[in-house]
Amino acid sequence: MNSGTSYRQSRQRRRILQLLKETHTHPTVDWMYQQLKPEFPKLSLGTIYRNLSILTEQGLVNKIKSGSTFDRFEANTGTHYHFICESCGCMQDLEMPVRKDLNDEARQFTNFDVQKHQIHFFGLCSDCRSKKTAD
Amino acid sequence: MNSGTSYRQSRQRRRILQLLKETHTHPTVDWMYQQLKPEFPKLSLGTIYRNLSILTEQGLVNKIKSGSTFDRFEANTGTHYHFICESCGCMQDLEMPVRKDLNDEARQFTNFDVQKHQIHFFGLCSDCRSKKTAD
DNA sequence: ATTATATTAATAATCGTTCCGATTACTGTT
DNA sequence: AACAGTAATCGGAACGATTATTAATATAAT
Repeated sequence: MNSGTSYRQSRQRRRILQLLKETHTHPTVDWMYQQLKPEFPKLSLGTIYRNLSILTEQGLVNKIKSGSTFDRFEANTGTHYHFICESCGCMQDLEMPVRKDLNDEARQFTNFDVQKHQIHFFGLCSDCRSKKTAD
Repeated sequence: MNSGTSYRQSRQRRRILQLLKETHTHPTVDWMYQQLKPEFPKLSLGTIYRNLSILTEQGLVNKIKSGSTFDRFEANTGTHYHFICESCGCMQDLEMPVRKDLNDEARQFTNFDVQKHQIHFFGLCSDCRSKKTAD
């Protein structure tokens, strides 16, 4: 992306980070834009996107992955977990028992009505793993 | 969507479901389109989308949610889990210990190099819960 | 076969996001 | 203080995935 280059500071970027730090919701780009527009009347959406990706690159911000850009489907309708390879992007089912107890555990930490959960594991699939060791 | 109406059969929809059953990857819409295009030369993308949503509605197919349609961000960069309200769509952090052992467990069921995981819990947030009981 | 209506194909529209060219604002150097 | 170099900005166009609209077609029931 911008690797190796040094980052300059900017009021916009500082504000974006600050805004993100003082909110405990998980804002969308659009929300941040609404918030900061009055303060920076000429602010553009692109600026938010660019700065968020820089901040993410710097490790100051987390982008909560929506997995990938496109939807995926499966005919296996029973609950089960997924593994996603960070190298090739493939997705596989995990033949691993579903931990219903996690719902109960989560319930203890909130006053939410926790009904179900999903787990996505990340790493390298067997193919990509052997490719990595090859070179 | 199409609620209340009865479903007719169609060759296209039957094929889509069959295709989904015989593949153990988690196809994207585009991939299915590529696969079925030779068979149905006049097939259009809209048909795939519409049928997948019908099949999902019927419970025959799972749409692997990418969370929501737009990206979300947070300044809390430590690992932690998330709760998503299925009613209002809000997202909150869960103050719950991270279960690193799940990675080990997942590793036992595959030959993947599992490095990390995400858990998304779903249900009703406290606000929506009280609204539900109100009416 | 006729009829009613779900399904299709094609296309336009939408939504979130990224990319681009032109301009502006820093930062360090004479 | 003027300069060059370059990052950061804006605005809008472009993009890819998805949804909505329409007229034509296919399916199931009578």
